[in-house]
Amino acid sequence: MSETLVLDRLDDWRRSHDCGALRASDVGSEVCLMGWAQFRRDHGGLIFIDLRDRGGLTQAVFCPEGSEAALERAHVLRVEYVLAVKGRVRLRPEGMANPGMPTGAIEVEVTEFKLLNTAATPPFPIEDRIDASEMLRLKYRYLDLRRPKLAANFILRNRAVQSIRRYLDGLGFLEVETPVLTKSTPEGARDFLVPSRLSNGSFYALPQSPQLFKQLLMMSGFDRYYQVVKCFRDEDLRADRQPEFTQVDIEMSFVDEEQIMLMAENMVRTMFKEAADVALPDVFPRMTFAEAMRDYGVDKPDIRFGLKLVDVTSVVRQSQFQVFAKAELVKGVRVPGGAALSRKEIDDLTEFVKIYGAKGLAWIKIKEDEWQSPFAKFLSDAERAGLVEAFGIEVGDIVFFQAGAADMVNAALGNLRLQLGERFGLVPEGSFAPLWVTDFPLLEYDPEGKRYAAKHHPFTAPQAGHLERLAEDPAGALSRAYDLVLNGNEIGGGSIRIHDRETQKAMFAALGIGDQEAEDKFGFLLRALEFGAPPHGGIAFGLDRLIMILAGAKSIRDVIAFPKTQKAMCLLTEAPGEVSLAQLRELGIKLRTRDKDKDKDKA
RNA sequence: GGGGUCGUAGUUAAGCUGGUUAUAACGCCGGCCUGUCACGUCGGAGGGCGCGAGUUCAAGUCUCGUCGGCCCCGCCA
Repeated sequence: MSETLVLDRLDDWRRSHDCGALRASDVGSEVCLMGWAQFRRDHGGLIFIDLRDRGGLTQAVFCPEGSEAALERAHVLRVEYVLAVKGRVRLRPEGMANPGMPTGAIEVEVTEFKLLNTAATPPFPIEDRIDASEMLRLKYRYLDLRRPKLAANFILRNRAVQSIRRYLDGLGFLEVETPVLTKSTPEGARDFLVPSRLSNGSFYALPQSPQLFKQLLMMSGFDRYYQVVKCFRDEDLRADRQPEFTQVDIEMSFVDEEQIMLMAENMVRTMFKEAADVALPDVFPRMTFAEAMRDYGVDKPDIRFGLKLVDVTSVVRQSQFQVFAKAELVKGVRVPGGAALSRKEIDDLTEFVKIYGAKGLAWIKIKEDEWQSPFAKFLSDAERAGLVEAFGIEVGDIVFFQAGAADMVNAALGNLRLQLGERFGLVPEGSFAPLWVTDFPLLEYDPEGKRYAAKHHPFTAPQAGHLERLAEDPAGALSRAYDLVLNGNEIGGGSIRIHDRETQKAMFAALGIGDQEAEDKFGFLLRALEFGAPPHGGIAFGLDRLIMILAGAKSIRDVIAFPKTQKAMCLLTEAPGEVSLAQLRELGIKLRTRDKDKDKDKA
């Protein structure tokens, strides 16, 4: 970069087209383009510069026919310099067209240009093909976002959000904003806290979702509400989880689950069509939670391929193989053609299932003349016949088994199934398989707290008669909740809510939330329920995940403009950061050094 | 809280069992070039291997610690 270069002012120059707009039909027009220099090809007496903006790339030619002066001056131009060029659109010479780019038939013969800004050499090239480390990309996120492939994700995201807004607006939904500074809730994820200056010692919490506010809006008579809204959860990150993320939050009054699901299904279908021209099925298939766990081992099945799990507990109940005979649950998955797996690959899969608490991985390779397996010798003829029957075993298959506690067996085999689907190329590229999962249990056992907690949230309505069932069969009581799953990802979930005070109090009681605590934490809700709360329910979509899947991105970070790292840090701004003592004093906060740091100080 | 993996010129990577002046490509700087499009061509500069200890005659190479990126388990109603 040369510091001595004189920059030009924009003055009265106005952009006539974006850099992706011009075609052969524009030949002859005088145009003005503005953008960044993508590549420079300097031939001495002739210079090509590809000018880039959000719209695309156009080749600008600096040549004597256009302007000797411009050509002379253009030698100083470098990559990422910001330019405005005026010139004539002309057809490229015979045989020089570039069919690889949309504007490849033409070029702009520069008659005059302005150097609007210079640029330091970027830390990584601004190209789709590059593979700079994510650390560097996040530090210079604004440069990363110049890359067309990444920018395309945000263009897609915009189209998706506009489509959703159009759809909901068309149905008479009211977009209402809810507070970001709100009250901490005891259940659920860890809250992000914001200290109060005006009430020292008290804290706001950032919302994990606008759940209670949207219910209150139903009590306000805003019978159809939606919001595209940031939510915050202070939990560990994953490829598909950020501490702040966006929900499309929806709530309706005077409806049952059927109406909400149809509305939501139609919204997603419309959005896929409008934003990405993807046709989703006319009717989304449905499955109960129990079926999902039985056949897929997870509550968010990827139904793009088979390999269903099979419960063979009863087949091997009397087996000589003690691992099977004594297990709470024994399930298996048959992989057609899987007998070709090498010992190494099976070892790798064994390591994989150990992540989920499995002790090992039992398998049988079905050979022409025998069952090759570490434990086949324990199997009686009856058991073999039972397994053949249960799995539909054929020669060339491999069957994997898992035995033990039900949760572990399902988690291990459910995730093994996904792994196998990948390994055997069973997942069709570019296909989208939505699925409703319904009839969730109301409660979920928390082994750590040794109690039952709400599976969805404590405002979820029980199915008819299931509130009564809670006492004798807490695990069997079902709720009126539903999830929308896409390609094995949970993209949305909701429920019909409790809308009468007595049921809500009974639910709190069932969750072990006492009267006093219920009053302290949710008094405002219980009071609101006394003043004529309508029956209502809703759904919330994880917008980032939805766009991630639609864009074919591997991480949610690729569809969030300024995402955080796995340690929840922003490498661009270096947030979170320390604050001054004065700021802390105003908030009535005194930091204490953690024990770990104390030791370090002493050392 | 735990498991895995990675960290070497501006960037992406190579560097086997520890051993002369740490390689390459791209980028960068300078020269030449009128049809390139990841232009070509000639020449040049640039790092001491994330950080800190240790072992050793000798450490990108081994050990320990630490910081950071990514993936996962737990967690995420």
